Amino acid sequence: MTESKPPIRVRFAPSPTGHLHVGNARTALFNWLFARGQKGSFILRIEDTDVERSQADFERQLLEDIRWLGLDWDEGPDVGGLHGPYRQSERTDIYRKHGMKLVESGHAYYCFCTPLELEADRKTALSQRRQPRYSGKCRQLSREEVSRRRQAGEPASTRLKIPEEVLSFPDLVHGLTRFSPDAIGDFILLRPGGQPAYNFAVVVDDHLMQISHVIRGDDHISNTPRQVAVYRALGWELPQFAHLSTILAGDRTRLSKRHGATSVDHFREMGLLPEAITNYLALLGWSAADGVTEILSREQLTAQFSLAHIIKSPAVFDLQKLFWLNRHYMKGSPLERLVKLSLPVLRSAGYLGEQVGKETEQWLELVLGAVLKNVDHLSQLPDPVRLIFHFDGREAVQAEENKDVIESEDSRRVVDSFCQRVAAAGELDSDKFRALISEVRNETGQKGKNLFHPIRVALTGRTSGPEMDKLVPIFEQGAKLSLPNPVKNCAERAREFARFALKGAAD
RNA sequence: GGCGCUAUCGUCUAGGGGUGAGGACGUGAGAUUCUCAAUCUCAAAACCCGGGUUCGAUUCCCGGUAGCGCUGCCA
Repeated sequence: MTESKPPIRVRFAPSPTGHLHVGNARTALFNWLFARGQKGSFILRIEDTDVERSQADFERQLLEDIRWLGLDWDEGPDVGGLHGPYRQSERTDIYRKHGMKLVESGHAYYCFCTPLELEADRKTALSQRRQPRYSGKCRQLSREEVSRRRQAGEPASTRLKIPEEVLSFPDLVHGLTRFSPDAIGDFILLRPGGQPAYNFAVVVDDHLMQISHVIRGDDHISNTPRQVAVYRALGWELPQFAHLSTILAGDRTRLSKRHGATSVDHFREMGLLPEAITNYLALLGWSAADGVTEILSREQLTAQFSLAHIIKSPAVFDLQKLFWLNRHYMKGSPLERLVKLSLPVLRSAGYLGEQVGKETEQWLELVLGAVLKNVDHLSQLPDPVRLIFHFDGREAVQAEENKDVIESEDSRRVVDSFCQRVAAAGELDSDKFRALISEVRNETGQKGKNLFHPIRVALTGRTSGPEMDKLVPIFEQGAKLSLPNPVKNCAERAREFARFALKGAAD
């Protein structure tokens, strides 16, 4: 007699209070990887019981961020499913029903204490250095009194009776975790309005949605005994728990906005690739079985992911390592895709207009091919690309860093020879450029650095940049496009530079 | 304050009663290249502290310390 295992079902249950932060993104990813690797289901549930803080627009942003990361869900608020609705705000009746059941079975009771009273109790407890927990005042109320006060319309919340027994649960990453009930007060299940409190809603939902594994942040560890109490009161079986460590910032405090870019949408705006982000996030608290491999595709990740290799200690978020992975994935990415992704950045830098034609996109592939290895992410593009769109012969000649090129006899001869030839050459391509260079070499006797450096300065105004034979076709073809910042071709550049350089030399 | 979680190079991590404590990011040096970058090679860099168990602990146990979390009619 083989007992068939219940299907793997996991969920990601964010509150719609803003964009997806890296901590949550990592939780979502681990759930997703586990589901996909185990041929299970990944469920998205929106925890919007706090009506004041939840907004429809935030939910939209959240879904967008998760989807952009490449995580898809099998059941959720937008796609539906057998265990819906998937928004807690639409499940109030369900919570109310289970709350009533608990009151009837004697596991819960109505509490008439006002927030003001409770706050006062809390304060005195704190001032007496006592544990601030609910006194259980309303536990003793007689049936009659309760129904009388309820009928009089007095607002009542519903509280769970915490039993006098150790509340423990096995955790897949932390092992058996136990809590003494002394530290836990009778907490609120339902607010007077009937809206559920978090610790109640999660349990009801996770059970009804048949969640097999609850994988979430370890900030929920201390909440788990409360939830265990709810499971017991309802006579439900516990799911498997796996609590993931926190992601910290470099100063070892919880990662937050003040630490800079920490949300998925921000990373998207920076032009980071989603596969770089998921790869990086996977490395935070998890490692491949061989302990060595760090670059893992989405497929490798799902195939290799295992809860057994999750680490317990918190991890510090390291942007540098994310950038390293991003550079890696940019290198392996088709230029066509990267061009599309960099359009907004180049546009807002003023280098592109609203309409970008096919030829321009093809030309941009050349541009990216030349400068990509100089950037961590796409939004750094405007800087290395500047020398393509901006060239001013006077500035180039006057620039301090170019002084030695202007002043040295040898390099002036190179510039001179080169500029004359360019003027006569017509349109250049890499081959023609190389041929021209070797003519200059023969004429001036300069080679290597002494040959290329003056030419680089003459054509770009800079002492460093991408390889010249990549740059030349970019200049030439770029000049034929109509762009907000017209690109000057080699002949124009050389002419401008020569004019100012010669003038300076005449003195 | 109480309770809980955590502790290996600067950072992410592997490992585990006897190891030259492995890898990666970053850093430094060198090689290559027309420059920068990229690339390649090499190097420096760690078991939080104190007790216990043990022939032997970085590893197991206890305590301390530090960080983080919970202690809400937030989630």
